Amino acid sequence: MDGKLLKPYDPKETETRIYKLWEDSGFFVPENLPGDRKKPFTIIMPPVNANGSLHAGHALVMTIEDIMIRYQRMCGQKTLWLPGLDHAGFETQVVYEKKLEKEKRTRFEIKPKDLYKEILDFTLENSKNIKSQIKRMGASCDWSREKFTLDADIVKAVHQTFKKMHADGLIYRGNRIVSWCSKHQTSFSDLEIVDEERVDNFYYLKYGPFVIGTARPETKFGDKYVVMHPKDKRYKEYKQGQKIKLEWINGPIEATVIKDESVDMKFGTGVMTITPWHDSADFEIAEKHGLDKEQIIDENGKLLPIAGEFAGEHIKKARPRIIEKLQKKELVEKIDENYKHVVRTCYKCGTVIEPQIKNQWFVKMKPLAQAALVKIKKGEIIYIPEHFKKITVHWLQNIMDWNISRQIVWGIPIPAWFHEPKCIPKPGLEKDIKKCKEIIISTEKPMCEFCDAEYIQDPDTFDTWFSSGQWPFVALGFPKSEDFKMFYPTDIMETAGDIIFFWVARMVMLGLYITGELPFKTVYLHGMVLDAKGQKMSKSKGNVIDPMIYTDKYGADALRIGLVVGNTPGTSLALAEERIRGYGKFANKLWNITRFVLDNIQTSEVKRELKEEFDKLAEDITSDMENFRFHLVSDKIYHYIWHRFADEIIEESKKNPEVKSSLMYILENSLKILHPFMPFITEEIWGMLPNRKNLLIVEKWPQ
RNA sequence: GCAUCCUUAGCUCAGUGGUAGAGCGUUCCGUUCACAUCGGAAAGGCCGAAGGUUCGAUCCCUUCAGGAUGCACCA
Repeated sequence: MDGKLLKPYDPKETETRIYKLWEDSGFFVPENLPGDRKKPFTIIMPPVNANGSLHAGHALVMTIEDIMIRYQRMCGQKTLWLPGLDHAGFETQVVYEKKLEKEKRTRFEIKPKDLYKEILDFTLENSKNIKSQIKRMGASCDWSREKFTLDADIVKAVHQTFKKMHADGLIYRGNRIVSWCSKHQTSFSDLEIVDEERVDNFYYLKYGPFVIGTARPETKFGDKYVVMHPKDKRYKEYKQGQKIKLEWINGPIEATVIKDESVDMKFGTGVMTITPWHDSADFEIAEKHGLDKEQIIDENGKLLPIAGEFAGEHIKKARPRIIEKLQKKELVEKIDENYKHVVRTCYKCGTVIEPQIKNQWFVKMKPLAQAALVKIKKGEIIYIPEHFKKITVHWLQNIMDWNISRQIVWGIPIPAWFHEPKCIPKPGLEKDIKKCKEIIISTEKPMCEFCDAEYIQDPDTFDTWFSSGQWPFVALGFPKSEDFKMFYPTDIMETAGDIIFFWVARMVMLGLYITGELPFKTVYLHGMVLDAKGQKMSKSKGNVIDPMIYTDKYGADALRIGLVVGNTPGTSLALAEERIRGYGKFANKLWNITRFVLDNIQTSEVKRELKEEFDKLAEDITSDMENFRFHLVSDKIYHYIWHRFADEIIEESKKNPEVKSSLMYILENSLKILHPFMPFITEEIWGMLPNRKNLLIVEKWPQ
């Protein structure tokens, strides 16, 4: 017997050594796998944020994907699991800004180029840490193919996509209302906004002959249109376009009556004034009727000169003062102090979003969504759990255009160039001066053909999800690489359910649009990992579980199986330490089972009933594996090994030699089934069994 | 308002068209040589409520209640 077995199982020492053994074997690389493997099986790892360390959710990703990959590898597929790191655009910039804050610096004082370099260094430094933690989890991914979302070839491919979409009319630049965070000084897409229920004051203000309701009096300075429903009998005497002179916050103004069906007659008084620059619904009305739009609040949340005496004040401070003034002028009819409404806030800092009109790049989503919907409705993507299909369809059917411009430096630059305003024609080209193009989409700095003006690159960067949305094909080297031909479309996209819109749906649309094929056949979505009490982990609550603490204490194997047993796809899991500790005991149990079996090796003949029983279990488990029921497989093999194999069969074998001779068969095959779940200890034990030629990682899955 | 999910043992959750399962916890017993990071045993549930389909429902359908999440609108 191996001397190691006399000691208790030591996961920490074993796991580091075994990972190295696998890496040295080269079996993470599909081309190195034994046998003639033609059928590829591909998973693209969701690129991990390189701005911190591995959290419990990552641990779950690594576990589930590794289970899939190891199972398919054992089944003889040419398996590729492609690892990646994410620059994570805004997310990382926020993390870095917090770091700057601690150092009493701010990003607004640093030159964009220098800031970019600083964040890049920070990210590259962090990524070393992240990578070693991914390895610690046992992830059998092909490190030789590792990609970073800012790699030159990735950036190039993303630029090509932008260019093509622009040429196809799917991308436009427009002065449209966007969601603006005055703290982070950037705009967002609709997904980066969190609705928050609040109770605020609701003010009824006298506006000439009308009473208008508002929760935001500070936006009202420029309001010169008064809108009502065309069928509202209360206001039938007022006609579209009618001018009314009235006294307002800073003196007399002239208001214009607008009739529009979007007004809810039952809300408030049924009359409202509009602020098109700072409200998306008002913006729509203004667009429809061709009305003026005026900016009232600047990008820092301060009032502009239109506010008169309030100019320069922050809206938060100005609001009570404005009301005070209105009260003095007897323009406040009443105040409802219990107005419940939803406020849109920045998902990172909670700052109230101030809609602003800005000139940005937008993706026209309807055509992309339509094409994706056709495929999804036909069932060409399998969603696990199934109901995510309905959620996706619902979202795609109600999709809005996507603002992809971000006013941050940390991201992929937008390959758009703006013509300088000054225009001195080149000699002899005076006539052609009007042909100067305002915007040129190009990866290189363009020169103007007709004048000597320069082109300045758009200072904005892409929403990180615009590039992530192309990840499956760009990570595989689209368009020309061998890998793309071999491994695309990929087999499974496994990721967190809460980024189904941010990421999954967009990958479907962009993958289909660029490559003509869906980027993956199956979407597997896992739920959130919660703390032991079932609460969401957050830094502010201080209940964040560092998975690396558990791998140190109980081994990565114990953490892995603890994350999987009973954890059905899509539902969240409360991660309790006792749970992991329990599976640590299981590893030890398996260790002792091995000790007994190796001490008692007799013949390798298997008792027929025992073989049949095991093979039936293996068959059942294989069917579960094929259907992604890992939560059941892990439970079944755990119980078989502990409560059937150890408790009953081994006990029986002490009395019955025929049973004893069967033990090796059962151990061997149990190790194979358990391997995807607990790869380290199974590989370690496998190496101790007599006459092993292969590593367990490339052994054949039991029939 | 629209959508999705959940409601099963003290806790956390699996599961199945044929009178319920696990882990942890609890109680009791046990250290004869694979294992005290253990073994053996026990207690504990009209499977949210009401209807319907069925020979039979915890499971399928409808309604309701409670909880969670997502999306939209709110002047």
